[in-house]
This record gives sequence, C-alpha cells and structure tokens, in this order.
Amino acid sequence: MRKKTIEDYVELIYILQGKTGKVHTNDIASALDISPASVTEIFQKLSDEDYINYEKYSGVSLTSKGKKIAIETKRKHDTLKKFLMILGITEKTADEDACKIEHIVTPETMKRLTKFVEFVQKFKEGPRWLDNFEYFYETGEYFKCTSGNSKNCPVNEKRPS
Amino acid sequence: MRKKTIEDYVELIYILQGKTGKVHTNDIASALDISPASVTEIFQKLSDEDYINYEKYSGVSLTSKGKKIAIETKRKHDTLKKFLMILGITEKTADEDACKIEHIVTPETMKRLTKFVEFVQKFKEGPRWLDNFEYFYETGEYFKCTSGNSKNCPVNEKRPS
DNA sequence: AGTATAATTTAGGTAAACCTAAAAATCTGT
DNA sequence: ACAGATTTTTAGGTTTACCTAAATTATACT
Repeated sequence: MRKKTIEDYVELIYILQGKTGKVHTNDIASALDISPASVTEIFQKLSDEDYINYEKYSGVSLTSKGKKIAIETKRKHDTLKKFLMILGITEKTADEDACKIEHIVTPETMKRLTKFVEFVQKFKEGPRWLDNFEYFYETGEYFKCTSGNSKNCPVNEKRPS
Repeated sequence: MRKKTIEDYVELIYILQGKTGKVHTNDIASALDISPASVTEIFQKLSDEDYINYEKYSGVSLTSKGKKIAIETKRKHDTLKKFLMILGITEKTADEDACKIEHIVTPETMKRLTKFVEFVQKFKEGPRWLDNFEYFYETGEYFKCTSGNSKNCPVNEKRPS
C-alpha cells in the first residue's frame, strides 16, 4: 500500500473511532464516498500490514503501529491547517490543503512550520507584521507610515544586529 | 490521465526543451529514472489529450495547451520554493516540497503565498521578524531585548491601529 | 552504403485503488 | 425466534502508471 493510503485511512479511523475504538466498513465508505467493498479490501490490506485489528463483520480498531501513524498524521494536519490560517487562508481551504500536504511534506519543512506556528502563537493578538501583510494583501500597499507610527513602519525599521 | 501526471510531464518537457523545443524519450526516462517504454506510453496519452505534438521516433514539443499548463505549474513551483526558503528551509528541501505541493495546492492558498513572497521580498535584507523567527527556531527564545534595541523587540511592539 | 549501436516503440504484464453485482452474515422488530 | 432489512464480504472487472523483453527505426562510423 502507498504511504498516502495508509495515512489517510488510519487517520480517518482514528477520527471516527468512538469510545469503543471500533470503526465499521460503512463509516469509512460514507465518509469517503466510496463503495463498502473497497473499504473491505483496504481493511484486509491494512490488517495484513498490521495497522489495524480486523475480524470479518466486526469492525476494526487501530494497532499501536496504526495509532502512532494516525496521531502523527493528525498532528501534521492540525499544524498545517493552523499555519495556513495564520497566513489568512479560510478554515475550509486550510483544511483542504492540509489534508493533501500532510502526506507529502518533508520532516524538515514540517519542523520549520511547527516552530513558525509556535513563534506566531506567542503573540496574544498576532504579530504586527501579519496585520501589515493583511493590509498588503488587500491593498497592494504597505501600511501607511505617519508621524504617529513611523517607528512601527516596516520599511523604516532597522534589523537587529 | 491524472492532473499530477499531466503537470509533472508537461513541466519537465518545458524545462528540458532546448532551443529546438524538442524533447526525446530518453531525456524524460533518465530524468525521472523510469523506462523509456513508459515514457512512450505517456507521450501517446499526452498527445491524445493535446498537450504535446508527438510523432514516432522524433521527440515531442508542447502544444499551446501544454505550454500554458507547464508555465503555470512552473510558476507555482518557483513561488512555493521561494516561500519555503523565506521560512528558512534549505534549497534542496524547498525544491523537493515544492515539487509535490505544486500539484495539490488550492488556488486560494497559492494566491496568498504568492502575495506573501511579494510582501517579504520588498524588504531589501528581509524583514526583521524573520530574523526573530530564525533566532526563535535556533534557541527557542525571542530575540533578547536590551536598552539598545528595545524599540525593535517584537513583544514590546504596538500593533497598528 | 552497409552494418553495428543506440534510441524508440510494441506487446504483454503487474500492483494499487477503485468499481458492480451477488452472496453471506448480522441485526431488528414483533 | 425468525423473516426482512441492512451490512459486509466475495468475485470478478477497470484504469493508471509503471515494468521487461523483443521488435523496429534511426544514427553513426568506416
């Protein structure tokens, strides 16, 4: 099976599992809008490779191997989504992009983006430069510098030594 | 054919085409490390769908339809790469990530990222907050505020009204 | 120009992830 | 508890993007 397939299904099982930890063929089929027969096939393969515990007609649960991947993938997803939303992308789109990027992003990039989200989140109301970016995005111009705010004007600022 | 496949091959043909505009089976096969036979098959399908001009044994060139997609894809690639490098990701990794993200990113996100790159590039030496991020990435702490630079200290700054 | 070599194509095959139709197992209501 | 409805599985099929081996076409050298 492909990495993307494993991650997608295992993550979805993780999200859909209730208190019982059991997820059924139809849950996946309707969530992904594919046929139940395809889900059965996927279950068999995920089971062969020890990502899930599968017994016919009784639903599946994640193995520890599967759970580990599910959690990792979901963490990537959440971080990517937050990252994109910081840049001003709508939640729906951020979610859609995160869904796809989570499978292909390199660890190096993921590490940077994680740190970036952390960096930005330390500001209570968001850092000032993000407002400047938003202004730039909307108007195509930098935040106007007046006598009252010239010290905060990005183009006038000195970089730290 | 899948969107990703079309974009990948058409972009590569665009990059590999010399002055003559001709790209040969082996050029693609060795660039992607796949068999020449597979390339022939792809050429036939790309030709059926009018992305390339293909005549047996004589190499291929892009149609205007193919060229348009190639340019669009390459533009996405370059922007994504720049964007990731702004965040401090190494060129090699940025290239690798861009290669994959270019096929799946939504137009909305692409538009934002493009603007972001533009926004950042207006600074000659890069905006100060990027230095602060770099410092945070390396040390886990914010740029230290001293009496000499307190006005530039991110946590002390006022946001624009 | 003819032949060896290299490039390309054809033919036939594979794995992954889907499908439909039909069979089998499980669940539900009285 | 058992008949009907629902869920799940089995069996067999499709498409995409790859493969190898063999055949064909083009090129390059003497």
